[in-house]
Amino acid sequence: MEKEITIYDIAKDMGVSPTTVSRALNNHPAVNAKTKKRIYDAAQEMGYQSNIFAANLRKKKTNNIGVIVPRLNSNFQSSVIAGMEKVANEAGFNLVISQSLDSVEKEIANANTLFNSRVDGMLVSLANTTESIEHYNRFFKKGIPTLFYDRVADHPACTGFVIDNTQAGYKVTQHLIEQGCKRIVHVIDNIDINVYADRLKGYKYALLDHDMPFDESLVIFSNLSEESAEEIVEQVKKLDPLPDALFISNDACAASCLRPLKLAGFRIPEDIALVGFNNEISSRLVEPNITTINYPGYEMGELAMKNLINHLEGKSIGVLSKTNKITLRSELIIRESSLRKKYSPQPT
Amino acid sequence: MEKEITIYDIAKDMGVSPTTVSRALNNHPAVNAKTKKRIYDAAQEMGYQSNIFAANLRKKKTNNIGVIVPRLNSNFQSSVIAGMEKVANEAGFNLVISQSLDSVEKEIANANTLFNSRVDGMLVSLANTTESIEHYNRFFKKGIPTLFYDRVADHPACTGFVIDNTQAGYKVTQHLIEQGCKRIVHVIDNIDINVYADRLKGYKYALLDHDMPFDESLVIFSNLSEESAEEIVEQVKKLDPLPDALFISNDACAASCLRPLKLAGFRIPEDIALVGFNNEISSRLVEPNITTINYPGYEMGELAMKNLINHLEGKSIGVLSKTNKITLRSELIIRESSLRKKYSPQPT
DNA sequence: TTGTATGCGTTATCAT
DNA sequence: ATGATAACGCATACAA
Repeated sequence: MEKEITIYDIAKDMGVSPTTVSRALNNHPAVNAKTKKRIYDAAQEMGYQSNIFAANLRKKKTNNIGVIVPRLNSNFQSSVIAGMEKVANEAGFNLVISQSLDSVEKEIANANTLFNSRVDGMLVSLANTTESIEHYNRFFKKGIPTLFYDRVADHPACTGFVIDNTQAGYKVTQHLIEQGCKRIVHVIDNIDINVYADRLKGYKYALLDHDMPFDESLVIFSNLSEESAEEIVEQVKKLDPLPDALFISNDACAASCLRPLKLAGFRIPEDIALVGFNNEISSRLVEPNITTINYPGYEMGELAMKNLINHLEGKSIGVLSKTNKITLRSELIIRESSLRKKYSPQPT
Repeated sequence: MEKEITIYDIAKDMGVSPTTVSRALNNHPAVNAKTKKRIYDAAQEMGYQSNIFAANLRKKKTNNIGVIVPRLNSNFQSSVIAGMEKVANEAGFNLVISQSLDSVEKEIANANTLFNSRVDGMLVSLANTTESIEHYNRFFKKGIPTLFYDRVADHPACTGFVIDNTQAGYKVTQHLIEQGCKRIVHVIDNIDINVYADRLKGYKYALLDHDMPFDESLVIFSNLSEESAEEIVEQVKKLDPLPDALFISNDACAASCLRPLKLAGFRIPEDIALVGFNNEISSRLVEPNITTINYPGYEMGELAMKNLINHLEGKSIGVLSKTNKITLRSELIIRESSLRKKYSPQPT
């Protein structure tokens, strides 16, 4: 490892002070334009590389933003991260990413690692088992902006980016009711997570508003994985009377249910209408296409990152500090899997 | 912002030297166990947080590993990254991730950013338009281990993790030939990328070995996106005579072709057999299920990261330094979309 | 086993 | 517009 060039070397070479070199390289206004140019060229020629360690030490900043997601290999999450990366990259920030794999312990460990590595800000989507967010207190106390998205906690310090899951749940349920469905099964993950709790709320509200009873046995809990599809269908088959709609909180899982449903003799949507969530590619691939909620993951990532960076750059006094929740628009996308009016002629 | 606790504060408090504190906190063997414990407890109590800036400055290490991928919101890439994160996390390294969006310019910019942020090592999958890898020379020269995966370059300094794409292409083509296919269309992205060039090579070899002619008009170029499916099918329809097999280098794209193919009147696999690549969920969702190559992305991420970290920790002298390519096993997964023998009785 | 002294390379403060 | 100096907090060579 050869000796690295420092601003001292450049300074000596050019007969100026290290201070001037530092300023020139940082494009400080109070440096003569010509001097600046000369220094810049010399640095280039000498192969100077700014020592970010020393700069960080002085500035107490890393230009790194920590991200904690439940899982990286999820359609939704990778879209979000892609959106974040775009914005961060353009603003000169790096993304330090870790996944909790839906384990609180891992989430805590990751939060501590990121805290110790001194990220300038945090973007978090909680693990599905995380109940307390006290492991983020260190960030709050130290004034490190920490924003949550999608899976957020109900906490005054927790500014979050979400879609209106209650509204989405309501829209889906209402749509199914309008299609003549009477017994609508709702499949969700852990009820402690805001997204599922809210969708269930919307589901209940819609039933209420249409004078339909809420039947607890129609709420099925599942981790919503591709693999759990078979089990969900098994449970559905046991319901008596059989349901006439399935509202599953995840497209990949909904799409995976299609085959076992067909094998069990259900026609979609005639016997059972099917609705997913997220507008993933899987909802568009299968036949029939699956009705879903468009969940703007990429945009959510962009927006969350934009806000975080504005905050870091002091441009947003008052915007986030007073805001507790920022809600993105989502929309119901109606496809074949739930369109019964067209397909099922009234049985006289 | 309060004053932070340093090892000096602890040292003063406990009547020992900062050196001892530093050693104790780093679990240095030459420190009395009791002293160590006392120091550790005191640090805990005083709310000491190691200043990683200063440590980095001294050690010239960041514990960060840079990752450049073509796109984050890709099924395959997010699996790879998930595998990397798991291994890195366990070994105490952070992942700094950026995406090139398949643009050379962005890839170069990202490489420079990561270089300047002094990552300890690099893991790269090239953009589909990247021809030269000279923007990684700075890493090579400085001895920063830089490994490539999936999309690698043919360069002596470029150690890469790949599957045997030639073999995979061969296996698929051979399988299709065995199923009685005579005119096999192969759809790939940029031929300058090793993965596609190699698959095409395998395709050609298989034809050769079975005394079948190579017809250039049967190779279709596409970005393999979901959206490009319609266009691919359009091109297929124009072929004369019509092909009897489609080997598409990406599952999501292959799955997306299914509907337009059916709409055009093709039965799968009777009229046209269909094969994808990657074993993504989409290949399992559609009907018929799509024959594909299992591409172990998660394992590739794990393996690449393991090797990189071994290298960083000096455990692998000679393993990687002398290796230019590490090949992972992949396998043909035969599903309904290409099984013609069962379905198409011989037309006497 | 512990301590002393020094350097890592930058940026902020204050002065000129 | 430029410079001198100090400080950031740690880890290590060397000394004891």
